[in-house]
Formats: sequence, structure tokens, C-alpha cells
Amino acid sequence: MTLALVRRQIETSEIKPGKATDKWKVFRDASEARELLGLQDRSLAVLDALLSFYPDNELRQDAQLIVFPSNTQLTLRAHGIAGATLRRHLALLVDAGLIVRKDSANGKRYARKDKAGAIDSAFGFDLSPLLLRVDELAMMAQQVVADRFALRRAKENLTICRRDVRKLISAAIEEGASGDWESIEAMYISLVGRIPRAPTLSA
DNA sequence: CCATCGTGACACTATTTAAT
DNA sequence: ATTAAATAGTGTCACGATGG
Repeated sequence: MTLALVRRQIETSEIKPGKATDKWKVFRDASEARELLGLQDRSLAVLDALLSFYPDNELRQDAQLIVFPSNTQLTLRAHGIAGATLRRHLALLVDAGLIVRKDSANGKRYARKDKAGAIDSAFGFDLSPLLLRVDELAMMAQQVVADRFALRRAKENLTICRRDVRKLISAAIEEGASGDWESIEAMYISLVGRIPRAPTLSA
């Protein structure tokens, strides 16, 4: 439990009244932004399972945004992944600030209901950070899409450039143009060799 | 070819609830 | 009252895939 997480827990109680959003839209945005959030595909499967335990399609500020599935139920809905893995990805989701743990005294997850059967207080995972951060997540998703596009363009440009240089060196050697083309070719090879296989945009 | 990471099995702890 | 079962969480170790 870091201080940032504590702060997030406090912030979640300050969502604007009346705010509501489609939970699957948030999920899609979070999926797009998963690299920025430091999540993996499995984490998304866990988040998916978690959302599926929330009965309503709309995440609303005035509703009870807490799900309390047991780990076994969660495992079932998350395509049968192992318990340890499930817990790790839950921890990841908490770290990413997408959910907040609401622990009961014994760490179990359950809901206490009043006489009318309405949920009085629930222990489990609080989904309200998702609602709080919808806009932020949407922005991140757009950013990721834009970055991916920019990276593809950059890679295309690089490939074309590389081919041109290669052709120029070959032509120069064949036609005996003056200059130390062998060492230039060696420079070229070492430069190309430094390009990582899975480059980032900045690289 | 080796290092690293993700995953899963297992053991261990903690706490409440149920049973004796 | 004491004990056993249930359940959540964490840590560790081994294994396999993937990347450099």
C-alpha cells in the first residue's frame, strides 16, 4: 500500500454526482491504454471478469460500485487462470489505479445486507476509479493509437531511407567512384545492426 | 546459447465462521 | 471454549517461452 494508492482511495469518494458511463467503453479504453498503464493482456482478462460481476452496464456515481466475487468465481470468468496469477494481476490493476481494494476484517470478500436486502456495505473491489478516470483513460487510448500510427510511419520512412543508402553504396562500389566505400559500408552495417528489433518511437 | 519474465504449484499465515 | 474448515493473500521455486 503506497501513499499514492491511499490518495486514490480518498479521491474516489469525490466523483461528480450524476456521472455515469458504459462500463465496456471504459474497458475498451483501458485496453487501448494498457501499455501506458503497465498492464498485460492477462490483466485485462481479469478486469473483464471483474466488470462482468457488476450487474449494471452503466457505472454510476450514485450506485454501489463494489464487486465482491471470490477468487474461484473470478478464476472461472477469467478463462480459468491460476489463483496466483489472478492475484498478481489484481495487484497490477490496483497498482494501475483502476480498482481499489476494500478489504474486510478478514480479507474475505462479501456484502453485508440490511433487512430490506439492499447492500449495506460491501467488501471487495471498488470500480469507482474507472468511473473517475474515464476521461483520462479515453485520452490515453487516443494517445496510444496516435503513437502507434506515428511509429508505423517512422518505420516506413526508415526502411525507405535504408534501402536508398544501400543502393547508393552498391552503385558507388560497382562504378568505382572515388572514396573509401568499404569503411562507409561497414559504418552502414554497424548502424543498421544497432536498430532494435522492436523499436520504440524515440529509438 | 543464456537471461529474463510470466505462469502455475505449493506451502504458509491470518482471520472469521461453523462445529463439537 | 476449543477446534476445524474455508478463504484470501504472499512468497518461493521450477518450468517454459521469448528476446538479445
